[in-house]
Amino acid sequence: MTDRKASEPKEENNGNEKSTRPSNFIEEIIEEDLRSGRYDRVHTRFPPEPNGYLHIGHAKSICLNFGLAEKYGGLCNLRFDDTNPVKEEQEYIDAIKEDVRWLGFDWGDREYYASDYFEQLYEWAVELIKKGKAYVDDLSAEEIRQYRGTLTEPGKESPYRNRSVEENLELFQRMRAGEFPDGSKVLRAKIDMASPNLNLRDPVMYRILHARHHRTGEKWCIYPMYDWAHGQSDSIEGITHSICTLEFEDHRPLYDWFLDQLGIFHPRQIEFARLNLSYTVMSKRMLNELVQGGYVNGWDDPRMPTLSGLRRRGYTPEAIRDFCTRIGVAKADSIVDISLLEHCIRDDLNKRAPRRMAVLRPLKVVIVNYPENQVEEMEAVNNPEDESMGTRKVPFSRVLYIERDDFREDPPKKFFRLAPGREVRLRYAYYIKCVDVIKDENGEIVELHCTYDPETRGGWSKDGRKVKATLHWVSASHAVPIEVRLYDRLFNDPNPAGHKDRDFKEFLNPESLETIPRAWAEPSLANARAGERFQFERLGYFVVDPDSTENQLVFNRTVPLRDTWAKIEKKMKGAS
RNA sequence: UGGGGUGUAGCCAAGCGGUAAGGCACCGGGUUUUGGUCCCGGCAUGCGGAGGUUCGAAUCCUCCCACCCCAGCCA
Repeated sequence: MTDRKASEPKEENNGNEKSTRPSNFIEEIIEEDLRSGRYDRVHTRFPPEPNGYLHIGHAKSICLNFGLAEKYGGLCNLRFDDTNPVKEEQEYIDAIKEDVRWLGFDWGDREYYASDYFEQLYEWAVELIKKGKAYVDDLSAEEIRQYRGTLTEPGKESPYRNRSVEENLELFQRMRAGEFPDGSKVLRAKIDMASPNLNLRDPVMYRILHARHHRTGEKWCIYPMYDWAHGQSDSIEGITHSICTLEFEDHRPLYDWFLDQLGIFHPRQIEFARLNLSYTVMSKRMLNELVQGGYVNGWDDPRMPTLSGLRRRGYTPEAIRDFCTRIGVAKADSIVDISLLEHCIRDDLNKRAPRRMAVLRPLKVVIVNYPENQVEEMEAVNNPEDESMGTRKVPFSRVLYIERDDFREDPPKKFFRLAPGREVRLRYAYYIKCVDVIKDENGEIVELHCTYDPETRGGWSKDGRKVKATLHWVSASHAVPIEVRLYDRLFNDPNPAGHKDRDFKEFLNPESLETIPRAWAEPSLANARAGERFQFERLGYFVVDPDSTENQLVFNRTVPLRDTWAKIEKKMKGAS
């Protein structure tokens, strides 16, 4: 073995160094920065604006930022980018913190707010004014827009651009003092009105807003713009790598300009492509519209791609984190197929969720040769993937419910569940054979008569006789009634926001929620608690909704099991 | 008709001059007391297009095309 080792090609990363290959372009940049000495540590930040709830797109950013810090032995801050008091609220701050924590990340005591830096930002603005790099402009918003020029034509300079330093200093001080009404003046950086990059055409640094801020109250009536606040906040916190989404690429020259003018610690901004998911929308504006318009029941509606919605839907933090690592990080705009997310949650829950039996659309079955008042406790495995999860007892008796879908009076080809004269296995119980089909006056099947084979207790037969199907069931007199909410994709279209002339709401899936007010579950489920997840055998993964009460359990379907039969059936229908 | 980006399979995504990883989806087959899981196999003579450099190009050069972002006192 040792000589074989000697003959193998040399590993670059042997020794005590962690053998971590960069797994995306950001890690490559970071490793190069570490190697070159540009930075001697890694410090990132997740900087949400508290104006909405976090969604799975944010999860990508959270996993990236906290993940990078962890991988390189650094730190990641949580920083609220709260520079716009008219849009931001404490409610969002609380929700965001809860979601980040739930996802599994810890910012320690590094909970920061851009608003903590307002005083420092003000002083730096004064410094820029003194250097002749910023000025107070009296132009109206409309005029500023006109003076800015267009994509193809340069802008022109404001008539107020060349005020003296003294005048600018005085005016800016009076802006802060509240002497001017909203919109009457702004502080602008003096850069280049002819720059092909519009962000450099004298960007606004401060606007006057006589609004109460959720944290600073009435202290300020001038508020910094994103560009002026963000980089400087990064610098104050000693952020080395400031990771943001693609649309800020054009802002990077401005990010760098401010830092260079001030001569302060200079973090590096790196941009990556935000996450898009098929069959949903990811913009805060649209999500907010769904909530406000009552198209869903709040930010945590289980159909929402918000973290609170996914949580209520039954998604685990582990599955979401797994998803975030599987999608990768790159700069190409993309729409990830939602089936990957579904795969991640199934993969996680398959290993962890205890199995139970529940019948959603009951069909009554009477075992005609089973003793009238007899009850047997059948032993059932809690999770075939994990023996340590043990077994439980499930009561069996003469009258049962099975799934209506599991019986066909006239079975199509490849349907090998129950049918007249056919024998199937009831999971963990007995083989039963259908001997009679009872219908009502409308011809609707209301009940099945079956016989059972006492020699097949537990679901085995001594003679080695095979049955092709195994059905789940509950004992009618023992089952507990439950409400079940079946969730499906919120939209019918893979890219609802991608249609130029159509509103995304036109693509809402009218069947995204189907409520089954009365389904039946095996009795062991009776004391399930909100948040507990189960696999209902052969159906899918379900979680107990917080709407549950003492006498009414409510289950949300997280995701159905893969369903090969449904696929076959669909194909056969399509063929005929 | 300015500037900044991006194009590798149906969807993501590796690749960094030596002959196209991986995952999801999909299609076969095996195991199975969940038509689940698991296992095995298939799935780009091809990397937006056209030229060029090279013994050799997804990787380098040139031109072209497509798509995304930017004209908030939003972030």
